[in-house]
Amino acid sequence: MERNQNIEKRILWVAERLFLEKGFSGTSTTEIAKAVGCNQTLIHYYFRTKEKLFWDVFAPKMEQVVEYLDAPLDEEKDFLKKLGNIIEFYFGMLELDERLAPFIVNELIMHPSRWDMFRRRFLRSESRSSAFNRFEAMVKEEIDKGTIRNVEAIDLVLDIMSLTISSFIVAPLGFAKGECDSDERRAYLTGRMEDIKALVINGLRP
Amino acid sequence: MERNQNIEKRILWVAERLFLEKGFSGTSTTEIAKAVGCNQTLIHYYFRTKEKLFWDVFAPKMEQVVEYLDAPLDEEKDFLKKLGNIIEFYFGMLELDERLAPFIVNELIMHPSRWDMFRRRFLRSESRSSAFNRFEAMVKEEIDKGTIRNVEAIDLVLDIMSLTISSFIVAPLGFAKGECDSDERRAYLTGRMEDIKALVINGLRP
DNA sequence: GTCTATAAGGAGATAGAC
DNA sequence: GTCTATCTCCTTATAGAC
Repeated sequence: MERNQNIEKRILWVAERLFLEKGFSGTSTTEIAKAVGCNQTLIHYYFRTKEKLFWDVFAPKMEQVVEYLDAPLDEEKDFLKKLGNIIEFYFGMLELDERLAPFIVNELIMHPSRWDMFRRRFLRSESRSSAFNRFEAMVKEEIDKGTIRNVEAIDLVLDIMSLTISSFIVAPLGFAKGECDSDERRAYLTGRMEDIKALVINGLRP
Repeated sequence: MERNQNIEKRILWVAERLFLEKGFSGTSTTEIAKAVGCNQTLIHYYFRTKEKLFWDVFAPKMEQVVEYLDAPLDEEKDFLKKLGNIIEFYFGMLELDERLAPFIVNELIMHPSRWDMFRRRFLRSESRSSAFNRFEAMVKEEIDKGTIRNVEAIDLVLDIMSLTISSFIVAPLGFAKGECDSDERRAYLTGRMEDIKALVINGLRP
């Protein structure tokens, strides 16, 4: 009884887990059904197609992320410290779930068009209120003040995202020292984070 | 006649192309056979399994890359200029084939163990002659001389590789300005390269 | 060497009974 | 809502004729 209530929600939970672990194409509806403990056809009953199930799982998450991106922009006054906070914030977000970074990159490569919506929302230039536009304004202000060298905000964001995400891709490969247990992993990521903060902040000096 | 000679080699060529374009799991032996213009069973006749075909295609390439990595280490005397050369060298290597970066990252995520061999060869600590060990020695020397801040060579390599590879992942997404034709793409990548050189070289100042 | 035929299994999706 | 049965298609791989 308890297990059978809200099968629709349980399908969403299980699908999220499996999609994160094995990607969209690596996960079958049969497998999701087995993990839920229901019949495979039930997934099609509730969600019609695997593609729609994917969207129903991840569209809300993507909305959430876009909203969260504002947070680290308000925390500090000093721009370089703010930048440090942004890097820590990204690390924190990806550390919440170690499957996140590989999942994002993999889906980005395999199904680029899936992210059009997300990219447009993130970069939207009509609205001055988006996180990116606020960040861009800050960067320009600092360049004018002469506190940092001339740089495009979008490049800076890409630098930070690339360095952050790749740390999580590389971490499970034991690129550091032999294989990683969970504590070593955490230590490795903290080390990478400090290195990236140093690189980015140092690299912006005029 | 001409088409039918050296079917084994033609399978290797076609497999390389398709694996690069659609990844290992995204490519079927049936598809390879169709592109070669031969029967699907012939692929298994020559290579027995899809997995072994994959290795026969890419193991030689990986050897080649490990050997090439030495080249940019010899070009310049000044370390920071050498670093610029290394970044240009990586960009040049990935620009040879735009499918390379997504392929590498995708296979890295989906089949991490496939790269153990490559990583071990690249980082091999027994031999002082590997590209990485030579680079590590140079970094330490520069730190001692005080020309750069204290940094781990492996972090520096990861920073450069992450920034370079991610530029190629992001480029086809039209992250820059609308959609990309081939000239725009090239311009975008050159811009990214200069940005990365500035970031890394600037970021190493003591 | 190259083919046909086929095994053995997995995928996503639908029809229709209950 | 949930099930069984089934369709259609595709996958890797093998046996055996030629």
